[in-house]
Amino acid sequence: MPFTSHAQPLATLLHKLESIATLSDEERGAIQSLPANVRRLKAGQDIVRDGDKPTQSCLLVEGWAFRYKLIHEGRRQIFSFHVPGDIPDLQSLHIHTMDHSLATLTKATVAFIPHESLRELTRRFPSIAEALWRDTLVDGAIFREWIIGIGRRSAYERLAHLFCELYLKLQAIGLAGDYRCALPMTQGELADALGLSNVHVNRTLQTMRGHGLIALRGNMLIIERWNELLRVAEFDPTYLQLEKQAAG
Amino acid sequence: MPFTSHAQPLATLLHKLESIATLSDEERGAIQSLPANVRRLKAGQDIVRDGDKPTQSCLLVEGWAFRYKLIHEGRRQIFSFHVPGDIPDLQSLHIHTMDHSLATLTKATVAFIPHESLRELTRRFPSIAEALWRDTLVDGAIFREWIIGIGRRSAYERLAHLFCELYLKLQAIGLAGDYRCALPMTQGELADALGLSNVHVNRTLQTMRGHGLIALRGNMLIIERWNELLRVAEFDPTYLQLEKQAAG
DNA sequence: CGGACAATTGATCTACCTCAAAATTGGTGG
DNA sequence: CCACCAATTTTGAGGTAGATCAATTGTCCG
Repeated sequence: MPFTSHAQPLATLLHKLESIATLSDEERGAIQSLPANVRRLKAGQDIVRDGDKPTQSCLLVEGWAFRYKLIHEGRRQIFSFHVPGDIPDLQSLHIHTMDHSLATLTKATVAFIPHESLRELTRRFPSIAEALWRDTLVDGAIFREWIIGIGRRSAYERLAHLFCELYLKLQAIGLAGDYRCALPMTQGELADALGLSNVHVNRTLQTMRGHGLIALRGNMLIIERWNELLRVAEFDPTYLQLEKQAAG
Repeated sequence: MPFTSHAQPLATLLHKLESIATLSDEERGAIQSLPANVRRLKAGQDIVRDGDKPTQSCLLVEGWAFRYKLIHEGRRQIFSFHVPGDIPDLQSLHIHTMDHSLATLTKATVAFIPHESLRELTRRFPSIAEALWRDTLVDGAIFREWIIGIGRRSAYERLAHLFCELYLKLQAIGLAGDYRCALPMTQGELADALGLSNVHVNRTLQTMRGHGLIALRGNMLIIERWNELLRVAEFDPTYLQLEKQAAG
């Protein structure tokens, strides 16, 4: 059963942490007894806004979220897409003012955890602190990869790269397999993530389909030639750090 | 005397941490007694390379450094510029394989600190761990700001934004003032940081000079109209987190 | 003084953008 | 179950910011 326990929202977090670190029984217990305020949200709803000073962080239990910032003339840049197990605004634990916003992409279940409790947890269990720290570092590695894409890759390569990234992230949490996964964002949202216009995303997707690289059915992405997709994206999965690390 | 003690390389780190957190005497002492292997490097020298698995991190004591990654056909993307007090590869403390490279931009003095010692320090002093964690989070915030620039801003705006960022970073460590600071990178390096060609950087700089926004003398950037520069860059310094935070 | 590197200029080209309209899709209420 | 609405996707046409290539000039350092 992949990763979507409503009754036990913190099991989602536990699952994620155990995929990147080894926990003791005591640590497991401490995580599971974190206070969590669970809420169901509609699609397209802001969770935290640019300028806010949150006192809690948000664990994504089910559904998708994304981070973005609005700039002049209604332009928008999307920085990341998030899937269950992520804590997209974990950074607000140590950076008090939000410099961007977080919103749901689909309807979603989220669990709010007070900073106070997280801080207590990380102070009591340094190895949990390190696992969470590490998670924010992977976040940074993904930003770097996006910078490469937007700065130095063509539209075609960028789309291919994003598809590789999302497929592997979803596979890691059991939400993808057999070269297919959900892709719940609009072409306009893809455009704002990749620094393109929606029109050009549309045309580039058509070319990719024409080459038999991928297919799109509704909100489902089907990867028809994985190796070729990796090749054109110049994709190296190292930055995602999906292999479990030895304890620090 | 701004920030460049060779005899006391760790004073550079201490200075940086005290600018973002409040330290106890014991913490100060622990930082100063970290083992540090100091080295002087020439300009343009790799410090850590893509694919390496470092066992130490590098404190920049004097000079500039930058992080980059090479991709196909000799293309390069630069992710960040670093100044004294930075630990550009601190992330390798928790992410074991480098997914990019770090090199000197100018000749530089660096101090290598073993991961082992850093890990011991952060385990013993959670508030130092939090200050360092926070520092890597600011790193991530800067990446996001670069994503916005490359994704959604014009060449002119991007350059303006970078100049604002560098000026404030240098000012914070006492290496800038009176609207002037060092700018030791070539136009080709600016181009690789901003996702542009060197030719276009050149032409855009000429336009900026023509507008009387900035002047360049050798490696010195002179900001002639700061407010106007802020305006065209749409610059909001929040993400740099230069204000000191209350203890967590 | 020489050699290498960096900045600058000119000319041409193209990937991607903008604007605007048409076609398609999916969700919703009756 | 169908009809309708709003949101998306798709198509067309024309424009431009910035790329590429290649040559020239300037500068710094040993």
